[in-house]
Amino acid sequence: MAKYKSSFLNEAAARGFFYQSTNLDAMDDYLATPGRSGYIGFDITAKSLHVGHFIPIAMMRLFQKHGHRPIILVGGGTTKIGDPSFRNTTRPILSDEEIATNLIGIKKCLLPFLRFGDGTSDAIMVNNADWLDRIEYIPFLREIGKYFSINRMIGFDSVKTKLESNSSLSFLEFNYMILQAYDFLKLYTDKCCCIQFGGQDQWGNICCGVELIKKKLGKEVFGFTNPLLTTSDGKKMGKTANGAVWLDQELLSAYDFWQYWRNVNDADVIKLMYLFTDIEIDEIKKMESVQGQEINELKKKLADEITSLVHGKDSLDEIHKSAAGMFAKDNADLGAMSSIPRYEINDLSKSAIDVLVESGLCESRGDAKRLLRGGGIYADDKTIHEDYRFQKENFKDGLLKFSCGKKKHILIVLKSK
RNA sequence: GGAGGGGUGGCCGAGCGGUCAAUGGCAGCAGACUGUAAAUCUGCCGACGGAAGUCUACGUAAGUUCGAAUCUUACCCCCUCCA
Repeated sequence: MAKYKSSFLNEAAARGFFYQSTNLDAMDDYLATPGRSGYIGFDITAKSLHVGHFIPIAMMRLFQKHGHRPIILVGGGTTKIGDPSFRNTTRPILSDEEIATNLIGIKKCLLPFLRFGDGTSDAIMVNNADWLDRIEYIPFLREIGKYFSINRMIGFDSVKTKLESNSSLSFLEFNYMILQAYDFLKLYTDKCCCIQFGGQDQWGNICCGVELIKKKLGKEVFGFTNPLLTTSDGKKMGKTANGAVWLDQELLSAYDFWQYWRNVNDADVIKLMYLFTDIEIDEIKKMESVQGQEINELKKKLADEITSLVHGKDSLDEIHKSAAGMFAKDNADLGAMSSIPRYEINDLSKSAIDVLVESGLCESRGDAKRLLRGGGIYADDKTIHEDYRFQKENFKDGLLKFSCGKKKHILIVLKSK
C-alpha cells in the first residue's frame, strides 16, 4: 500500500505537502533511513511568522516526526538582499537591528512546532549571515559564480515573470538565487544536509542549489517543494480584517487566530486538517463525507487543533466561552469573555462615534458614520444610529457589547467616577 | 551617453485645462440570504464637519493660467531600443 519506502514521504504525500521534487526515487531511498537532515529557509522580514509560512513549518514538523533533523535557516544575510522571485516590487531592505529583533521573534514562533536540541532528530537553527556576511567578492565569483549560467538563470520562471512584468530586476536581487544556492552548498558541507524544502515559488532557487552541489562536488542532493497555500477559490490564504494571520500572540490574539480557522471556506477544511493538524490520516478520511451545516463542527475542531498547537491547549477554554457569548447570543456572562477587547468609558455622554473610533472598532469618523448609516453597528445586538446615547441601564455588570458587523466585537466598560 | 515611452487612490487602469475626491475592474467593509462558510444581490469605499463646506491627494519642485491630474521647465525613478 505504501507508495514510498520513506515513511516521511508517504505521510507528506498523503497529507498534501508534495508539489514537486528532484529525483524522487533517489530521495526516497535516502530518506528511508532516519536521521537525515533537510533545511528550509525563512527570510526574516517581520518579527513573526504568519500563515503563509505554515506549510513549510508543518512539513518540518512532519520531517522531525519521522526521525529526521530539520534545519531552520534564517536569512540574516539574504534578507539584506530580498528575494525577487515572482514579485513585482522590490523588497524593502532592512537594517541589521531590525533583522536581529525579527530573528528572536521567529525563533519564538517555531518553538511550539519543533523540538530543538542536540539529538539526531532535534532541530537546529542557523543564520546565513554567519557565512554570507564574510564573503569576499572575487574569490566568491571564482569559486561559485563560475558555475552559474546567466542564460539559464533568466530562463527560470521566477526571473522571467519579473523581467516580463516591466519592472526592473537589479543585479543585487539577481544574486539572491546564487546566495541561496550557496547556502545549500554550505549546509551540505557543514551539516551534511541533503534536502532543501520550500514553497513552490522557491523551485528555481532550490534547483540552483542542487545544481551547484552537483557541479562543484559531484554529489546529488534533493529539492522538495510544497504547493502554495491557497483557498479553494484561488486566493492566497492568510489574511484577516487586521492583516496577516500572525502566529505571535502580540500581533494577533489567540481568539482572532481561532476565529480565522473557524471561518475558513467549507471546501478547504479537510485540506487544512491534513496539513496542519496531528489528527491521523484515517480519521480525517472519515470526516470527508460531512456535508452542509455539519461542517461547522469540523471547523471548530480545526480551529481547536491548530490554536492549541500554536497558543497552547489552555487558551481554548476561554476562546470557546467568548465565541459562544458573541455568536450564540445567550449573553450569559460578558464578564467571562476576556478574549474580547475592552474599551473603557467614564462619561455616558460620549458619542457612539467617538467610542467606535477610539476603541479601534472603526478606522475613522467617516468610517464610523458610514457604518452607522448603513446599519452595521450594534449595541447589545440591536442596530444603533448616529444619535445613540449610552444609558446606564443598558450596561450589564458595567459591560455593554458593541459590534461592528456580525464578527467584530468589543466590550464597553463603564467606569463609575 | 543617445532616442522614445511612462510614473494616477491598497493593486490594476482610464482621464490629458474647468462639470475630477478623479470612469471602470480587483481587493476591502457593511446589509440581505445563510451555517460565524461559499456563491449571489444591494449599498459604501480620502480626512474633518450635523450640514453648507473645508482640507489633503494624480513621482518631486517651481511656473503659466481666474482655474492644472491635465500645459511649461528642472529634477528623481521606471521601461524599451541604440551605444
